[in-house]
Amino acid sequence: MNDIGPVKPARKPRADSVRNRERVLDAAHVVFALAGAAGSLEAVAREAGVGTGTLYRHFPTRQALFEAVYRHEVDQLVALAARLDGEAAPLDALRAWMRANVAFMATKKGMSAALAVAVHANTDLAASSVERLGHAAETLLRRAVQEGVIRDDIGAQDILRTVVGLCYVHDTPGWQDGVLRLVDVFVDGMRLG
Amino acid sequence: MNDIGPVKPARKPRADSVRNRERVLDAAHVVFALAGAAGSLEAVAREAGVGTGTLYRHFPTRQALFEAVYRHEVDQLVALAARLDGEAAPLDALRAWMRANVAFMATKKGMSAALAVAVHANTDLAASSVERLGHAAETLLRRAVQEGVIRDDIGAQDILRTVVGLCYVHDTPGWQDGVLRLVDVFVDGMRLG
DNA sequence: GAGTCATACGGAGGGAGCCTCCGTTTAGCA
DNA sequence: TGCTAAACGGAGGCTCCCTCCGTATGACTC
Repeated sequence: MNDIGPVKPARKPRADSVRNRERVLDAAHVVFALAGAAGSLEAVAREAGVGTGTLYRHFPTRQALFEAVYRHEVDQLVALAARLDGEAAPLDALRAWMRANVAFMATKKGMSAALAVAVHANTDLAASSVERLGHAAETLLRRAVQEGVIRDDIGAQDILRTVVGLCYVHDTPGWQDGVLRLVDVFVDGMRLG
Repeated sequence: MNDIGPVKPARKPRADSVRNRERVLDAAHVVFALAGAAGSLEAVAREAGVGTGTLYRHFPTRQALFEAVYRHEVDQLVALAARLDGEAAPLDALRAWMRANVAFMATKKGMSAALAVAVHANTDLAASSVERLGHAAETLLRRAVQEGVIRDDIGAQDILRTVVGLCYVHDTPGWQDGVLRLVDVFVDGMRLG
């Protein structure tokens, strides 16, 4: 059979390519949050200041772009957890992170249909996201428990389930504020002393 | 303020208008079942043998068309129940009706996203559909119970829940046959003697 | 730091769908 | 049989999708 040949030295990816990919991702976040899953890809390219060709080279299908945006945002939530863990008091960190999760859910609302498709089409994506978010929550939780500021019978999955659950009813305008209040109540409820 | 004036005698709706509305509905059923919720409205008009203007006059938005199709199909299920009630043996009637429900769900699968939106956007639609389908199921159930061919501790909502539930997992090709078999099993399970 | 070339870029362009508008047709009524 | 409100169809203007290809540029070499 064919030999694949000597392994190429693999040149570094071009800087503009990396930059554009990032830009498109940010633009897609904005456009989809605003216009829902049907937001036009041309609008995304425009917002990113990039040609449509470039957009399609990076993300050949709408689906691919959805998934990348989703993954990207999960990344950001995970990173946020790490940052908060180092910077804020345990309880504040947990609260802030949960609030960020509400915002995350909010941007997903408009595109819930598309997300459902994405999640159905790519179970790995869903599973790994839940796992990674679980780890992030775990970190914040453990510190708060160790420092004795919250009760110790709440798990990471409980945190996620709470956020998702609280966001479930979302058809009224201004629902986000309401949910943020509920998150605060929940966090207060976990507090000891 | 303005007087609305004498009440108009309200002329009879034009026959072609009524006919075209029906045609568009049928065509939409076909197109959406085939191409999913994103099926083109031009294709619907073509299939119906009607100009796009006509389509839009009857259904100003895609959403309106979705809802009308949905309502129309619920009508047909309700009518089917009435027909079966008069024509078939109680158990056969129930079985046939449940099977028809599976087919109904099947055409909804491709457009589940759109349906989710439609149902979310129009709670009345969802509520009244469930109620009407419940009545239909009730009729068939009661007769079967009265004639003593099935157990009497299953309610109309149980029937609906069963059909919907069985259809929940649907990502494999050929799922419909599998579900129909399960429906048969379920009906057999209700049987007395 | 100049040259080479793989890689990425932009956007024109063809095709399709969305929706509106308006001249034409037609069905109900007198 | 004529009148007219109501409905029809489809052209046209717009947006969006996606591909293709000539041009530009960043990474590497010497």
